[in-house]
Formats: sequence, structure tokens, C-alpha cells
Amino acid sequence: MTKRKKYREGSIRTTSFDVAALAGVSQSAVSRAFKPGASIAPETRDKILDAARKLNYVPNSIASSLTTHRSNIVALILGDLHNPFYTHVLEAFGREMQDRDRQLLVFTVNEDLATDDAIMRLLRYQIDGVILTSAQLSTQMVGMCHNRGIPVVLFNRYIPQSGAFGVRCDNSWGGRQIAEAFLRAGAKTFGMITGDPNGTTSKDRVSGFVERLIENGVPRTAIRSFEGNSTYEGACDAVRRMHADADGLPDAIFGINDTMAMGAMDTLRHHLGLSVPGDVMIAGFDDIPEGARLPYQLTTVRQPIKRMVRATIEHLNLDNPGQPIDLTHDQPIRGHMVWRKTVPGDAPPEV
Amino acid sequence: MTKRKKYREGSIRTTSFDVAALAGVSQSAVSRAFKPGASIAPETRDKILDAARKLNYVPNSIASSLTTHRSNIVALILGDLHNPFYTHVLEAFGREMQDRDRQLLVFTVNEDLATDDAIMRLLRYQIDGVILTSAQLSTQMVGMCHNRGIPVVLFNRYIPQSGAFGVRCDNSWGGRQIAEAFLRAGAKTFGMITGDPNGTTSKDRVSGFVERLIENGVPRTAIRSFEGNSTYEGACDAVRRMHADADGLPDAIFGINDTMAMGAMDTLRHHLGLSVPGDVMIAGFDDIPEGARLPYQLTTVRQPIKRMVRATIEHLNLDNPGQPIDLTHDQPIRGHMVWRKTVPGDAPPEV
DNA sequence: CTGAAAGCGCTTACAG
DNA sequence: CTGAAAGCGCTTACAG
Repeated sequence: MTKRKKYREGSIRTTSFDVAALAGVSQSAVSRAFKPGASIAPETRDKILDAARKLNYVPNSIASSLTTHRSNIVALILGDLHNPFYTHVLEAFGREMQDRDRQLLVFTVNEDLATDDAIMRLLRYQIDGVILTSAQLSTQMVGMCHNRGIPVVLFNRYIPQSGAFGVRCDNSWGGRQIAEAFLRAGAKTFGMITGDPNGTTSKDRVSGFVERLIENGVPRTAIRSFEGNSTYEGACDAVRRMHADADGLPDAIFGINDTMAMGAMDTLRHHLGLSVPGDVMIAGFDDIPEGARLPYQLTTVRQPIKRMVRATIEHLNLDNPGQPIDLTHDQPIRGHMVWRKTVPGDAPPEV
Repeated sequence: MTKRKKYREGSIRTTSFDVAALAGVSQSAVSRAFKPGASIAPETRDKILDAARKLNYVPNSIASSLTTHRSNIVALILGDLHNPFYTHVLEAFGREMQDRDRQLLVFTVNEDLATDDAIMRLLRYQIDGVILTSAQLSTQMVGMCHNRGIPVVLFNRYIPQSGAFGVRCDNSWGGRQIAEAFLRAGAKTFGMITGDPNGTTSKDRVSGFVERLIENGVPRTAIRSFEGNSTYEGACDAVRRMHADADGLPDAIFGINDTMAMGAMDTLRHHLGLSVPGDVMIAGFDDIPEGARLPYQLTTVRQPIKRMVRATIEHLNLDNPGQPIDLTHDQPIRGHMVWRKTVPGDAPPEV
């Protein structure tokens, strides 16, 4: 038998029992008053809500999580926050989750080990789902999540056979668009500054880009690839290496993300004294707002963040827990070209 | 009497009872095995840890939070993430919290109402503390947190009489340094691009800056102030307004944060065709890495993020809950000048 | 050092 | 529509 003191003197915690006492109802009634759609008379609910307000009562989600096995918390694992794209992603998830009355437990990780570590931590919290942007994931960890019924969805990457669903932009299509734009502007030699060599995102953009070039008869030797580590600084360095290279700078450089494209532009202009797009044309990928600023005016392909974020949340099945994740709809989401000033010429009449 | 089935068939949840059964000990022992410093024989602990590993058992923090009233979760309320300074702040908090085995529940807010709303949400989660960066806070909400024993500390702002401790950079000192640098470079007329007019951060930087100028005999009419809304775009617009103003552009512009200083530079150079620092000198505040990039080379004052973050966490009293927040050590933390290229001249021999 | 048991603050069949 | 009570998975005096 559980004995409860209705009022613990000096206590700082107000529970549903306190509210029940004040409203003159049972504790179960208080619980129902706060559950939308629960079976309770409107007058009873009002009475209870009044009492709750008087006592500054707020239901304890920790306690309800324990019984319902739902915490209404979603974990978001973030990699490189220095790429503004991901801060926009964080913001979008924040907004969407707030709208759905869910909270975001955020983990920032650097190396792959840290991702597994983050997963171990969040496993303790009865998280409703995990969203992984960037960072690799051991299939063992995906397994641990699945055993506990925690859906994990990858944002902007996929890991074949991992059992985790991946929502992503049509990166390969985007790569093709950039290739197309460069060709149309008359470029004959090409450089790519690539991102995480283990991630599918960079690979897909590269392969779409190269494919389209090859289709158009560009010889493989006219397409060079430099690692840029996904960062601005990495891209600066990549351009210096291109410049030092026997073949010299290409006609066109594809920065696999906007941050790198911006680093490339700055290095070209302010370090090598060249003109963009006069001497070298440049395109990026993501369409971060920073790329639209006066000095950059970057031509790029926009990732449809909002749609991607919503698709990600949908696949979390937050409202019907237990539903298996639908792995069949693995369709990349297409973005669109944003024509600005770093590739000569205009948008073609109709893509 | 509580009856427990030792194994729930088909269950996906492994509890301390399952581990106890496998290890042949009581459930209390399992609990102790996972609590550092608990009274348990080393062999018993090893046996239990082995069993736990076999079962992929992870202690349920939700359950322990319920009993201990500690969740090991800290809430971080973030305002404008478009200012890279705050993404660095988020990263720093993430790292420090991970080191301390705490998780970060992140809320991104825009208007002031949203802050109160965020507080209402986090109140349900038995948060161990809340960190507020930017955004205003109603004293009523601070009160609700305090009633529940949840410490709240403001990062880089303070609200007198709010009862919430504020860790901040010595903004007024920083403003003075910038004024000093401008004066030394021979500027006679001055413009400021300000941030949130309700926040103390912008106000303090402004007042330090103006004070020093006045001390040096600069007439008040030679100091103008324009709202920049803390954003890059707002600063671009502010510069256009300065330019359209009867008095024209000043000799020197102080962007109250680096993002605004960068917006001002870009507008001056690429919109008005002027040279920085040739025609107008510029300084910022924060020392975000972006300001150090080739095209900017921004002279600024560095905020000691790491020290500020650590001080913030310290004041949360995470390890001695219940301790009242020490409100006496309210000392702003001093940063230091970073001399680059947007103010002519070099660092003085010794500041 | 160890175990039995109460309790943390909810939710939810179950019976009325 | 309402209440009594069991249970969620831990922690922690208490007694041994």
C-alpha cells in the first residue's frame, strides 16, 4: 500500500495529488484533465485546470514517460556545425518539433566514435526517435536502437543495409545540374572540392557531376578531384593545391557544398588575385543564405530543407509508435538550381 | 504488493530485474553496480556488469530521474542561430556538457513569448538547470524555475533584479577598446550599428564605446547610432541609411557584433564601391572565425567563450543541487583586442 | 556488503 | 464520467 502525504511541508514540488486535493477530485481525474481526448466531464476539467493554475502545477513528463514509454523527446545528432547549412537544419528541426510538442535533445559529435557514444547516452532516456545528420553510424548501434523500438532516420545520407531510413536530397541530380551549367558556360576543364569521403552525400554529388561531364564527352583527365574536408579552410587549401598542380587551375570548380565554394572563391580572388567567374567559374551546393551575400552571389543548388525535415520527422512515426519504419519510400527529394553570378550566363529557358 | 514478472515475453525492454536474475543478485545490487561510489563488492559489480553487457542493459535514466529528482539534462535556450557566434556557443556547451555526462535539451526561440513557452515546456522535464542565451525572460518564469529549485543562468546578458545570474563578457570594456583603436587611427566621426535594443549586451558595448569617445573630447554630434537588428542584413541596411543620411558616412563604424561588421563591410565595398579601411574603418565584436577570413580580416574583440561557458556551467551548481546560486561573483569576464586589417595601424605596444 | 520494500509522480485497465 | 489501485524502472533508507 502506498501512503501519500497530501502536502509535504516546505516541498517545492506540486503533484497531481495536490491539485486533486484542492479541486476535490481523485488524482486520476487530474491526470485525465491534462490528457487531450480523455474521458472527463468539461466542468470537472475546468475545476481541475483552475486548481492547477493556482498551484502552478505542471504535469511531470518524466513520470508519464516512465509509464507510457514515450518521452516526447527526439535526439538530434549533429556533426559539423561550422557549416551554416547545419545550423539551418537545426533551426528547422527545432521549429517543427516545437510545433509537434516534442523536445530536441542535441548531441554534437566530431568523430565516428562520438556518434556511438551519443547513441549510448540517448538510449538511457527512452528517446522517441533519433535523427542523425552527418557522422557515421555503426550498424551495431542502429541495432540497439531498433531492439528498443527507437526509430532512427538519417538526414541527408543513407547507409545501405543499415536498417536505418535515410531522407536525402537528390544529390546526384544536383551534381548533374552543376555540370550542365558549367558546360553551357563553355568550361573545358573541371575541379571538384569534395567533402567527407565516407559520406554518401559528397559521393553522390560527385558522381552525378562526373557522369554528366563524361556523357558530354569530357575526358576523364580533364576532371580532377581535391579533398576539402567539407570546410571553408579545407577548400582554401584545396584551391592552393590545384594552383600548385602541374595542370594549374581548371575553368570551373564545383564546391561540393557552399561553404567550400565560398572558401574557394575567397582564395581565388584574395590569395591568387583572380576573378570569379572571369578566370574561374564556381558553383556550390546547399543554397545557404550566406552564399547569396553581395561578395559571393553563388550559383548553387538549393536543398529543400523544409521538405527534407518534414519527411524525416514523418518517418520517425512519432504518432504511431511501434509502426515499422517504411523503408520503401526511399526517394531522394529533388532541389532546384539557383542561378546567381558565379557561373556566366543565365538559367536556361526551361530545365 | 508489487508483483513483477521476471521476463516479459517478447518485451523489448531489459530492466535491472532481468540483469539481477541473470547475475543471481538482488535488483538493488544492480542499481548499486551502476552507481559510482556505491557500497558494493568489486566481484559483485563485475558479475553484474557482465550480465548487463550480455543483455544489452542500459539503466533507464527516466526512472532514476523520477526518484532522484535529477535528470542530468540541462536546457539551453538559443536565440538567433544565424549569428555564428551562437553556433560556437552551442558547440562549446555541447562539448562541456558531454564531458560532465549531461545532456542538452535545446530550444530555439525567436520572440520573447517563445522564451516563456520554452520555459513552460522544460519545466515538465525536471531539468537540472537552464541556460539562456539571448532572448528576454519574464521574471515570472524565473520565479517558476526558482520555485522548483531549477537554477537559471543567463549567458552574455543580465537582467537586474531578476534573480537570475548572468555570466557575461566585459562588453563595456570591449567597447572602450574599439573606441580607443578608432581614435588612435585618427577617426573624427563615428557610427555604431546596434543590436537588440532591449538586451544589455548591445547597450553595454555602445556605452563603453561612447564613453571613451566623449572622454576624448569627441562631440556627441559626431557619434551616430543605427539599428542593425543584430543581423548581417540589418547592418547592410544600416549602412545604406548612414550613407543616405545628411551627414554621410562616418570615418569609423563599430558593428556591435562581427556579423554586422561583416555586413557593413560588404555593403561599403560591393554596394557603395568604397574601400575598408581606406574610406571607412570598421571594427566588430565577438571574434567569430568567419571574421578572420581573407576578405574581412576584421579587427574585433574576442569573447572568451570557453571561460564564459565554464563559468556558466559552474553557476548552475550541477553537482551540489540545492545550493543557492552565488549572486555575488557577478564579474564580467574580460576578452581581448584582436588586431587585424580593418582599422589602420597596429596594436599599441602594451594595452 | 546485501536484500526487501517503499516511494518517485504519473497512466490506465477495471469496476462502478 | 469517476475513483481505487497496480505498475512503469529505478534509488535509497533500513535492517541484517
